[in-house]
Amino acid sequence: MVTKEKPRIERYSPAAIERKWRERWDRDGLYATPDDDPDHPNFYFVTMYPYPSGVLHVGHWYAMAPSDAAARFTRMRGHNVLFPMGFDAFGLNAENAAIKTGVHPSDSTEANMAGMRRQFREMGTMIDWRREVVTCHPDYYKWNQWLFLKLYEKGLAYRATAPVNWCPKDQTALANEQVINGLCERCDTPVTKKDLTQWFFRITEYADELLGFEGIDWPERVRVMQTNWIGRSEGARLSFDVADRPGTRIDFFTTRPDTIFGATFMVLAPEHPLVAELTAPAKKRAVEAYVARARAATEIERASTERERIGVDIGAFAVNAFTGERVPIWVADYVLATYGTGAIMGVPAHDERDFDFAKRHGLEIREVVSPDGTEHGPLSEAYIGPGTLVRSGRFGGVPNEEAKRAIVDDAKARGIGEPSVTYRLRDWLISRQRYWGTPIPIVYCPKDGMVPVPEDQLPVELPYDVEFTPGGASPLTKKRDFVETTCPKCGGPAERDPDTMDTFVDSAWYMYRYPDAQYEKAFMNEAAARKWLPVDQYTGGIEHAVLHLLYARFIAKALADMGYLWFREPFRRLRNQGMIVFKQRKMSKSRGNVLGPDEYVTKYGADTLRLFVMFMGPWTEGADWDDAGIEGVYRFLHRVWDVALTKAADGPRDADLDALVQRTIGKVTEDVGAYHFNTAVAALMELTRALYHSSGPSREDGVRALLLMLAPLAPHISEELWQRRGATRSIHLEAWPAYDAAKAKAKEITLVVQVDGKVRDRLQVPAGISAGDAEKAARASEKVRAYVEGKPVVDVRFVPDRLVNFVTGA
RNA sequence: GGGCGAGUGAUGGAACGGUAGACAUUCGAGAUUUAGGGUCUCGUGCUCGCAAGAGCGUGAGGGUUCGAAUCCCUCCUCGCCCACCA
Repeated sequence: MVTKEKPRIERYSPAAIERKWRERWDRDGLYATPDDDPDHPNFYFVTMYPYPSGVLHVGHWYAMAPSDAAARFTRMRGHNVLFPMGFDAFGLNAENAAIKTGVHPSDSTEANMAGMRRQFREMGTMIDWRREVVTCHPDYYKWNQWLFLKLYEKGLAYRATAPVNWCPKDQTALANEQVINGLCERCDTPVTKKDLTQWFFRITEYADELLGFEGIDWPERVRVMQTNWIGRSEGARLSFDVADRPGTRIDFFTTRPDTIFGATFMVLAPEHPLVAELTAPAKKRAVEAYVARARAATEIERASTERERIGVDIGAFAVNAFTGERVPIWVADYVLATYGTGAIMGVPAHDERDFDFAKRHGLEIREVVSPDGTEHGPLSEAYIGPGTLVRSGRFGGVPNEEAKRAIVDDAKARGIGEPSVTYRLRDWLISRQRYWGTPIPIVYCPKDGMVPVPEDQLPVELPYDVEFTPGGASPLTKKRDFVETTCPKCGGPAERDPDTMDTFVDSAWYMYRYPDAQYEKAFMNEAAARKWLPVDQYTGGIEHAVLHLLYARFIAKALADMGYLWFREPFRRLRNQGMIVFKQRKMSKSRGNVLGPDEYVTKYGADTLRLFVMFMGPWTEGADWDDAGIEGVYRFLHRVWDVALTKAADGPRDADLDALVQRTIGKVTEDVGAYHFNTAVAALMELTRALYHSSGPSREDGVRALLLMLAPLAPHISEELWQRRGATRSIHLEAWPAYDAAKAKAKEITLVVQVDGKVRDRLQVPAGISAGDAEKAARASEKVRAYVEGKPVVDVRFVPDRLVNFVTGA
């Protein structure tokens, strides 16, 4: 019933209310979460902190606003929710910008953070800013250095010379995880290999444990990605002697020891140390030229499967320990220095790559596993399936799976091998030859060698006044008064490590810091942290599935083993939003395609933009940014405004409306809890429309429920309306409306009547109608009768409160 | 090449094996308002029809089922992740 003479009400104007409420909430300390709340159990809700690239873009809103809504929802559901925020403030972007603009990274970062804090506030989040973490401040990165030293003590941080991923544009080494399709994760430049002495974190130590996800609620997608990334392979590590060089062996890893009788050559990676040692004088020039070329190639070129598989014979031989034959040793870049031992046995008959290589270079292809157990002539392609061993000495006739074990047993008995597991995962390279990061707390002394900086001398502060143009070595190398120091052990002259740490080290533990960001005496305040950790709910982008999320798990396990943590998984529950794509690309400042929120906020208000990013589609799936439709959400809030402020006429209760309100509560509770924000908003839209056309006490109760459900999603307007309607305390202190399933039942339902599965009529009948009554009502339908007439009804299907289906024998 | 996911109106998207297209956008018609800002109602998958109505319809083809967008098989397309990992 629409009231004819509606009193004119003031219209909804977000600009007039949003700032006011944010200031009031701040003043009242509404989001200053206490560590203890006697009535509400603690819940630690963290969303990935941003990189302070300049300004927030709508991609940030897409990530943060729904997370904030979920955190607010959790709070209304009875928890004392800590929802903190910080900045991942070190990193290449600021430094690269500084090279261009001349503004010091520290200054630009501080300015960017100030701007982004303002924008976060405009979003109307429940962030507890008292606990902010900023990783580029010495009181934070001091503990990065502490973490490094602890890992070093434990043997989990080590220095090694290895061929590493090198970005020629950013002039720094990169971790494996930071090479995306052969391109630098930051700047999309093709990555090359370079031999460098670098610091690594021994993440491979935890490879097996990282494969287990017991007790944590993580999306299948992420678990699969991490599992694939870790890439566990079972096989054997074996060795062949080098011919004519007693005592020299080549170790190699294989998953197919059963094919060892077919190993007709060996291949070493270009970086393998034995290449130089074993190359025959006559082959030296060719081999050196090949190795040089392989090293200069980018990762993309090297990894291309289209590339012809070529290599060079080094003029040396190994002895196949099973056939006793001399097999030639080759060097080829299809063998990777960083996987297994950097050497393989070439079994062309049963490996596609080896097959191609043998074909190209005229090497023998010898079938040793046969699908039918008989020997065949020349193979036209590698056979990688199961079969029985042939041409394999005393193992002939043995099924190949069985032969795997038997051959490894034999090798073990002869002292030339054993079962082994290899991982695709590499140790985490954390040295960066760049300025804007945490200095590595190590000193090199001519007398004492590598000396860790003692804990009481931390932090090793990053000097401000540095010429930070990159040049292949860390800019800090040129800062002599930084590098030149005294040895903590002997007091003599010594030099500091000039490199800085990967910023993923910073983000691997920042969530331990929030519970008390001011605490400086330990890497975290354990008393406070114990009240919150581990993180109950973590949200963030799917793009971190194998970067940040893997590192954070590793660091948690390492810290737990050192006795600093009482849990081994940092994030109990993980939910990822999909990628927000703008102009066909991921939205990112460094990629130059960002769209700011400010215009939308000015025009429609923060509540509209919040709701809009939630309404766009399923949050976990991501979306292409398109603002078509934001008007619809804006209109919705206008309707809410009008409905909430229009006095309802008196009247009786409306059972249908009461039921709808309850059903909406049920649906929204479920949807928001499951991060299905789009359908939650849709349900609220439906409810609002129904309320618009109603009156009486049911309407009043409905409006109340509507505002409460809207509160986590659109915090400003719901607060304004709540208090305009007479409340004296914040809606954000209220409890989520309770769902009453009994009241949610409509008294009338639409009964669908089908004949042979086709809908022929829809009848309004009382809810809970019996099968018999439903059939009777259905048979009475004119429309149905026309379809059933003259046909034998062989079956009648009844689905309570849903449908009746007549199955005819025709 | 391998793994995972997805294909639904003009568009974003809804739909425990049971009313396909909720909720929006768009477009059209009308109401309210001095106007603007807003709000409300109706219509808006395709075909035939003035209409009532009928038929068709969830990438293609097949299957299971009383009943399939949903489950199974084959194929096609797109997205993401991995990719010379021995």
